[in-house]
Amino acid sequence: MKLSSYISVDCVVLGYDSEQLNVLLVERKLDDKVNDSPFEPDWTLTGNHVYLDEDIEEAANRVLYDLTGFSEIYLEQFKTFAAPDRLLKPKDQVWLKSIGMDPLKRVVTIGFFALLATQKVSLKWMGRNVKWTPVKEVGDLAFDHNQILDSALIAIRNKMRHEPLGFELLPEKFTLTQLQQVYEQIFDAKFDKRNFRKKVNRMQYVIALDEKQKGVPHKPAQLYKFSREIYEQTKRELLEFFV
Amino acid sequence: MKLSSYISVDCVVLGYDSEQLNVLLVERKLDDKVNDSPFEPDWTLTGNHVYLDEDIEEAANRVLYDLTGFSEIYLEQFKTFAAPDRLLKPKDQVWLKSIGMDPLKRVVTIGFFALLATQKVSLKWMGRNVKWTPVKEVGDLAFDHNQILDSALIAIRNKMRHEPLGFELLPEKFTLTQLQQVYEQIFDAKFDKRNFRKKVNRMQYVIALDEKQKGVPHKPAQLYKFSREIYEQTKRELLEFFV
DNA sequence: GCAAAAGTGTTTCTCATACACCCATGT
DNA sequence: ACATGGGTGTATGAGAAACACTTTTGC
Repeated sequence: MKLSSYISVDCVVLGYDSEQLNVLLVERKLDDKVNDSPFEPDWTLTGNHVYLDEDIEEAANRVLYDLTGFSEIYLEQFKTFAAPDRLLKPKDQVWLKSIGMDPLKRVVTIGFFALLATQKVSLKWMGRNVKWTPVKEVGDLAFDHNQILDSALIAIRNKMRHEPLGFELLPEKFTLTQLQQVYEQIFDAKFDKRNFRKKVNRMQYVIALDEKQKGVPHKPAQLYKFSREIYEQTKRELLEFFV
Repeated sequence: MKLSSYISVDCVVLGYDSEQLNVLLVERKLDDKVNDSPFEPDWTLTGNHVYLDEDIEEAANRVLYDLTGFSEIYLEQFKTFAAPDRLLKPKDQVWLKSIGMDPLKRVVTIGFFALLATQKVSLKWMGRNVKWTPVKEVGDLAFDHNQILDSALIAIRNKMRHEPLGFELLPEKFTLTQLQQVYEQIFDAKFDKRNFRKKVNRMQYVIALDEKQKGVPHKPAQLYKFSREIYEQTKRELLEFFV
């Protein structure tokens, strides 16, 4: 039998707040009391169904726009989750029924990751609780969303090895310490400050501004910006392969 | 409106035949003459619908098994294609009708790539024409399959930078020249023979066998094998990022 | 003046790159 | 003997890694 299924998108929205890496979670509640059994609210990634006339990238952008009011967010598809049993847990079944879906029909979801500097956006209410949670403190999520989050982190790490995604997590103007922290958090590692700076110095597309931090109780740091044009012009073709 | 759609998988099957990199294509013909209008056969990637009780990885493995009778093939999901208009070309619509599908309902397809040494498998007939085509000579394919093929090649190239996928395209025992050719074809580049060999020498998981090529009209080459165990033990954690 | 983070230089070692000739085999 | 691909070494330069102290600011 050919499969017909619902299609949804789930977005792993990562935000860096100049301190740590956070992921955006939404509380899952029953909208109306379809059933009497107690339904403890829990948390999910941000996601939604794909509409009839929408491509999946549009759907993911819509989800982000609805949450943040911002549409210039770095977004990328990373994996699709379609296991036949992915939403068969009792709680997931109750929830599917409550929003009028056939709980036995499969839901195929396409996972996206989004990167942004938390300062850039302010969350909108949208009738549901939304919160930033440090990636390292995420507990059990609803559906198969822990698995989706883990896959996203691996995909981001891989992509970051070759593409300047770190800047997407920073504001326009940033310090080298912030840049280093972003990479340290993504790779879950510590880098040597001097060596990191030597490396960044070689990147012509990281440009020192005529401006420093203000109001900090220590020596103010130089501010930098990222130039995508210079990046595109000067990036090397990487012909190297594994070690 | 929530979208309900058909789900399929398409496999970009790459095979290396000790000469060049080929992709497996299947001829698209109308199975029965549902309509009178002439339908010129053309070529597609290998794919199929996902069955009701199947996960997508199983469906992709089934496609490969049906074609090759072989089930130990390296296979990986790389991208999902879901544009609402992806199968709206007249020929695609004729074809969808001919196999009893609602031509206006969306078909979401999950793209997989598979890597194998052509020597390992012999293609099965399956009632349709199947052929290996050099990747560089692939012409216009049916559906959006040129786009899927291009995406697969990019994904493979990216993955190959960090993971020892090249060996999947070679037989158990291979020469260093064959290994080099695989990487040259994937990266569409030429490497220096001496430098390539120095690099491979450092890979402890590429193991020289007590065996040489036979029957070649020149100095017979040393044969090597890949050891996944040693690879897993000795691989470095790559903390590096972009240049 | 003190707490806090910014910023800076040298040495060592590994690896990338560039490059040209002799070797073993089949015919 | 010759054609064919197999196999090898050295010199140079770039960058990765390891490591500790001085500077500038707010309070």
